[in-house]
Amino acid sequence: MDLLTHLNAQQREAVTASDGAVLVLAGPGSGKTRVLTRRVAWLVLEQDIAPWHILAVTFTNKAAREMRARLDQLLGASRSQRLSLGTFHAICARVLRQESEAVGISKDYVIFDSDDQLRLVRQALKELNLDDKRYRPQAIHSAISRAKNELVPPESYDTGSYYGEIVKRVYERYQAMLALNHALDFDDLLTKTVWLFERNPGVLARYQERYHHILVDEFQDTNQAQYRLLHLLAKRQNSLFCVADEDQSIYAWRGADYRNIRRLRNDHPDLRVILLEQNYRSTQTILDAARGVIRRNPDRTDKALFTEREAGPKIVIREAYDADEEARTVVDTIAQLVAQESAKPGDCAIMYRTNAQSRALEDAFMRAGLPYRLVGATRFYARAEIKDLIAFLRLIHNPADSISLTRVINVPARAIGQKTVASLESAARDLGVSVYDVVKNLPADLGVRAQRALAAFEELVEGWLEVRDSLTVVELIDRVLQDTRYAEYLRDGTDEGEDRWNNILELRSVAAEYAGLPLTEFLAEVALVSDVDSLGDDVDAPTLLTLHAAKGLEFPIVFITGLEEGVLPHSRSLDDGEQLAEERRLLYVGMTRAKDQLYLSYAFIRSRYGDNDPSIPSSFLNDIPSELVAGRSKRSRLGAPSGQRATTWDVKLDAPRVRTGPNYSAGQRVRHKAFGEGLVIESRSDNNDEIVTVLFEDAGLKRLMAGLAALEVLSN
DNA sequence: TGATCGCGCCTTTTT
DNA sequence: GGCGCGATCA
Repeated sequence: MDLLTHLNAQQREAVTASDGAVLVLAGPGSGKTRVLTRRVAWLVLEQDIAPWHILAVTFTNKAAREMRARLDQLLGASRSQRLSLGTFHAICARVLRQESEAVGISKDYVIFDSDDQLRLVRQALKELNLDDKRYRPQAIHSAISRAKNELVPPESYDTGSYYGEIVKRVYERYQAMLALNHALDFDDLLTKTVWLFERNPGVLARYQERYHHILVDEFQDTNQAQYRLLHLLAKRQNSLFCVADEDQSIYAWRGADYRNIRRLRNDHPDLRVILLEQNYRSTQTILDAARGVIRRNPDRTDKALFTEREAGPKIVIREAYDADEEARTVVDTIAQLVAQESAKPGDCAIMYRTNAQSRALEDAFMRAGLPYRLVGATRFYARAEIKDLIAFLRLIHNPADSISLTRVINVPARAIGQKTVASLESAARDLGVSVYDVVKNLPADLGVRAQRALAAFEELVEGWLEVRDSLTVVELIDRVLQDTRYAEYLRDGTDEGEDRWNNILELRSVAAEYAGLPLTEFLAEVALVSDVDSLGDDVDAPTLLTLHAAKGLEFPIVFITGLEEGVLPHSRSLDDGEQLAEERRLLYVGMTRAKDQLYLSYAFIRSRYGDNDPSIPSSFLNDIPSELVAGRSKRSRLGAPSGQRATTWDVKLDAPRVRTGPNYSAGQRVRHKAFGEGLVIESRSDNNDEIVTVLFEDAGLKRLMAGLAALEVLSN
């Protein structure tokens, strides 16, 4: 296959650019990922570059997986597998494992996720006798993280204020505790690698010689540590190829530094800049609307985005009474689009600013009896039972990991209470050893009861340590589950208990998929993977996701909800120009995900922390040229919808048929398209909708919205 | 020690 | 509106 087919002149220029430093400035939907992938293939196939000389960095694991799959096709799996491809974090984790000796860390280090990091900060605060009400662990942690992203070690942390002094002390203690636990946090993966390269010219030279070609996607979202890393690796005049869109920079809060683009220009005077301005995704209407929003940001070079697509339908802006009605309207619209075959459910995406907003949407889908896919949010690996099981594995892998140990030492309850744990921790601190070392060598001042319980726990762990190297990860999981009688503990007869047990089984099957992977790598994989959405890729259902998670994706139909002052833009950004600009970019990213049709909505009442406040439509809406909008909601702000359902927004479609009065009653047999036959248990009115509870023979108990579920009555 | 209840605080966004 | 934390009781 010809690598240059279906590419425009600028894209070809980028794919075949000669070695040196190249910066591709590209708008949304301009095929940047495609260009990046093709360039990798072109280097291998046309320039005879050996795959192991290429390093490609993506922003998410998902993007890496997708690029790998594409390269498998273009190059064949055997060549593609030899490329270094992954996120900065994943690549650094591998380097550190390889060079653990030079870095001076345990080869068996574990990676602490944000949860563990917070626990560690809390513990550091406690040890320093600082009040965690006054010094919020979250805030302290983010200050530490920011320092690390800027490569500032604790000793040179600039205090400048009393608060800064506190951060510095916690930072010092935090790093010491990580070392004690043989652990690295996310930021350490980057900073330790930079540190390694800066201090070991020999090691750096090896990697410089290995990676002749370095390619970076989403360059606008790199932080200082990441830039430093690229700079070090590419210093030997290796070829550096970066793809960026300043307007899609949405991670400043995580340390992403837009100045990296300027740094790149300064560090590479010969930098070649290529612009990709043609958009292959969206209609002209969507592009113009998005441009209207983004052009209000200061200090940007306005890109003249254009498309060869037609204008397409206008943008729909709607006002709903509250979040529930907003959600129902979205679900109704999707149901209509699907019913008239204008779209498949999977073509639709619903985006929002904060994860908390997904609840109303999930409710609406559930009531309508329609399936959906949720990205992120209740993240699989954040569930307590999963974290527990992983903590067991991490403990087995690295008994020095005191955070994991204290997490599971009493799970399931084995009579080791907080008091005992606290005294173990303080003994460990005094002796400068790990908590497990104390367990193995119990202080005499413990009660008999605690002694006995701890001895039993030690025996349990020792048993696992003995078999650790001879068992696969799945076998090890089974052993832990069996020894701790975990199933009995979780399956307490409640539905939640069953759910939790199923999650455990799912983790087990993930481990089975990674068959043959050593425990070390399995744990690294689990720590660095955030999205398990690969699970439901085959389901034809609408996708619910945050605007951040939407980056890099595209959908024919996009709904963006919660366009209110305080939500989007978020209230925490209202008083800061930089942050406000980032909120604007966030909306821009969301809008430009849409290929064909864009729906924007806001609610008149938004409930925050339980109480309802009237809201103001987002000021960003005013920046969308009105000729691109199909008409705004004309809802009168008189209060909650009483009799009539909202049908005032101006769309070409008829409002959904809402049945009035009850149409179903308990005892009826009904049939549903997807769930099959079942028995009506209950029917009641909620707002204007009839909510029918049906016990389906196969699908079990479901609550459905009669207006949407299209139940066929079989008998009374 | 472990279960239960009430209180306060919270919420950006993710590798 | 929910979750974690601390106080309180079996």
